[in-house]
Amino acid sequence: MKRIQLEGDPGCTKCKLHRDVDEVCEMGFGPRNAEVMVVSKMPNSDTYQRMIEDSLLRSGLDPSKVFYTSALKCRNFELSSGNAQVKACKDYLDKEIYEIDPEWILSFGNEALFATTGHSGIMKYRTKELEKNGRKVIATISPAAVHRNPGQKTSWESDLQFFAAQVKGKSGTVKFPGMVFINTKEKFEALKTLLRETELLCYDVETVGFNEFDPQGAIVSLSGTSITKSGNVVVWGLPLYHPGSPFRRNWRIALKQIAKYFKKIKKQIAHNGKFDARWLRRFGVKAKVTFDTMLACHLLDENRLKGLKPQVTSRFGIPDWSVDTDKLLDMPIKQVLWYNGQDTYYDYHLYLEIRAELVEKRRLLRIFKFITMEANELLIEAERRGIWIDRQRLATNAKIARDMRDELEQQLHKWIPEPSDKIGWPHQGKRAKFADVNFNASNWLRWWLFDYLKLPVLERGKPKDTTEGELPGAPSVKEAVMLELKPMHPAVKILLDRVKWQKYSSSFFPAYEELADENDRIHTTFKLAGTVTGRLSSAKEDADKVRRVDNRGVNIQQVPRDPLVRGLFGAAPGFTFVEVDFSQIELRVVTFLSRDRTMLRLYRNGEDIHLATAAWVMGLPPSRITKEDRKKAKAINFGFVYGMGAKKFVLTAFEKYELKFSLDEALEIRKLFFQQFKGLLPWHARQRRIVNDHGRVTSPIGRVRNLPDIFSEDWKVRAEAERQAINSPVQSFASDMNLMAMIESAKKFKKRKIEGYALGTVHDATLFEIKTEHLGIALPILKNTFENLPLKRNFGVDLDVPIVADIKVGTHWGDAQELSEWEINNYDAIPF
DNA sequence: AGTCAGCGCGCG
DNA sequence: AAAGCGCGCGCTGACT
Repeated sequence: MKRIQLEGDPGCTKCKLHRDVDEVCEMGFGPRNAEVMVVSKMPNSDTYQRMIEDSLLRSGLDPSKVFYTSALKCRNFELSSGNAQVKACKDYLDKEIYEIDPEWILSFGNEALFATTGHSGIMKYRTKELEKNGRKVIATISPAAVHRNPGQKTSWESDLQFFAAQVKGKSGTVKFPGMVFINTKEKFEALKTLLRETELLCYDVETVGFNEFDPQGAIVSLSGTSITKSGNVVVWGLPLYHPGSPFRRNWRIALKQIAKYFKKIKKQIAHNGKFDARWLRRFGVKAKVTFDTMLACHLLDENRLKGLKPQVTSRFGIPDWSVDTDKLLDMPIKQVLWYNGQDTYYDYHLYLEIRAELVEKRRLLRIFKFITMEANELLIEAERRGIWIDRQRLATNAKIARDMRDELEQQLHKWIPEPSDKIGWPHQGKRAKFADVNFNASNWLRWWLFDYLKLPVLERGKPKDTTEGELPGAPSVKEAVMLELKPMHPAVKILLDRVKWQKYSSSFFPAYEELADENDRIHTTFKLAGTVTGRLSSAKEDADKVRRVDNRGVNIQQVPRDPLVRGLFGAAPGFTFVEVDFSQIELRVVTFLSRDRTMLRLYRNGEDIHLATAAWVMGLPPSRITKEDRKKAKAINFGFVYGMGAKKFVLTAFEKYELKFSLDEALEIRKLFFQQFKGLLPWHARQRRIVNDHGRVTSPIGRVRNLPDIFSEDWKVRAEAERQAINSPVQSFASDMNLMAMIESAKKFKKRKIEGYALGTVHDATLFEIKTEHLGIALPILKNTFENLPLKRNFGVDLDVPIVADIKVGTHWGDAQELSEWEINNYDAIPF
């Protein structure tokens, strides 16, 4: 095939790039009649060209039939360049697109995306089907990004597979067979019969409203793919609250009528089914999730995109079928159902594929069965239940925070000029944000501190790249800098104190006020697939679906420890708030994995490692160590255990505790630390070897962390992967133990008919709300359960380091008191 | 008017 | 010749 190259303009001076390149205006190359055009940021290096051609070939496309070109025609990898240069270069690329006239364009990286579609934001537009002048454009990240972070390789290749499947017009082996619209009374009756015969159901709901407790909340439609006992596959869609639905006026009744059939279906599958189950349960259908495809996908590969769409498009080559779910009520009901139904049908095929993968990987299957799906059920109920918040305290404390902030700001005005003297005051921006004093606005702050108060500029941010050249970065106002400035001006201390009250007043308190429901309970969302280590994450309600500016959220895992805030949450009347905490769980896991003899001895003797570290750092006997000192030691322990260097230690010691260490002192402390615990460095070395050999590490129960970045050519990226290889199994195992503790406690509560419910977890702690008169039986059960998990029975793991759980009890979280072992076992005998 | 990255800070 | 890990939210400032 003949390769052609169009004529560029070697004399081009439209942007700065021409000044520093060997060849100005290097045009693309490839066959004239190419069906596919590949656009990179700039002409590819040999490495990237090879990488692209290899991957195209593996995806089933012929690389020699592709036209390769770039958004920028001047090749210089050192110079920074962005959309400004892309704009200057646009005419040349447009000429090529016009002449070659490809049907498909594959854009690599944000600049190429911008050049070919005008959109910016590669992570958002990645693998979306885009169009430009009748040509189909698909964008993904650049080979340079993949080369730097090989961890991206899998998802990059799956993007290319998707692209190839599109070009070949192959919709893969999975074809949507069409569906039944349940739009008459007769069909509704037939649906009941179908559900009665359904053995396996993949289901999905479409909803409107903030959450299921929102008075405006409603289920727009419910769809399913039913596999019947005789093996028939039927896709169906039931219109509910949608204006075009025949059941619009009595959609709740319609749902209740199918509830009893739904309940009996043995296998109930969904993608992120916690969401669907919450909505269905709210309206009377006790939907289960026996297999969640999203959670399974995440367990199998924590680095891959876990959404149904990316999973299905890359696995089966199906183009994105999604609609704008913000406008569900405005589109025809059949369109909604068609979308809703496809979700369930593709999810069914995803289920078939990943179930097979899980069966191959037995240890992951056990985690999925014993932890993931069990925890999912408890979290559905925890999220539905919510956490009780003390409205009265909330009002009082919110006012305290606002007053404190206002008072501190008032004090600051002493050093702020009168409006008439606002010489050099930052002029009004587009949104008029600088028109007045604004301590949150970094530009205003810069003016005030560095121009008006004349404090020295100690650090600058990133230099800014403009079309005219590089400008120096803006003076930094970060905390570390402010701490240095503190002795120079009294305003700085006040400014630093203000930050906390501002955060309470802008972030925490308003969110709690807005989100408490009519029963004074706050509902959060827990994600079982929100972290790479298997920890839970907590987030604002349905964050990726609800895109409201004022959509405030509650993350129960980041409630400040300050009693003013933590003291707001508690137990409803008749119940007691209980927090069960694993004591130093990560360090105990480190002990288990590293086999360090000193640590083993300390824990087996019931001693406290943080205290021990504090004692030798301070040079004092353990009896004279304060709570504060122990906290500092905690930072030392965790830092060094997970590979922190002396330099970073100096930094965090100052930023967190205002302790000044010289680099030499830090080096000495670090050296002493590893002399004290001789088993740690050999354990680090072992983890490094494992990750270098296999590209992944596993936790004691078999949870996998894939770390393909270990194959990077950049030593910094490699070193990062090595530290992650050290930390991951520890964090993973500790968090799985916590989940197991929650699961086992719930089982025992159920068996003993104890009215006690898990409210959620905070990584190494679980929060409960327990009927007060049941505490006497419940507390010893909790202590015993947490300290004796069925690790041996479920996973064959012999944990030979003692595990200790602490229990705090109170009306409110913030003032819950820790109980002694005697108090736990004799709770009813404690005189109050 | 909406979107996004960067920063700072809340938590373990 | 260097090196803690894991999260989510609100705000600003820059951009479309």
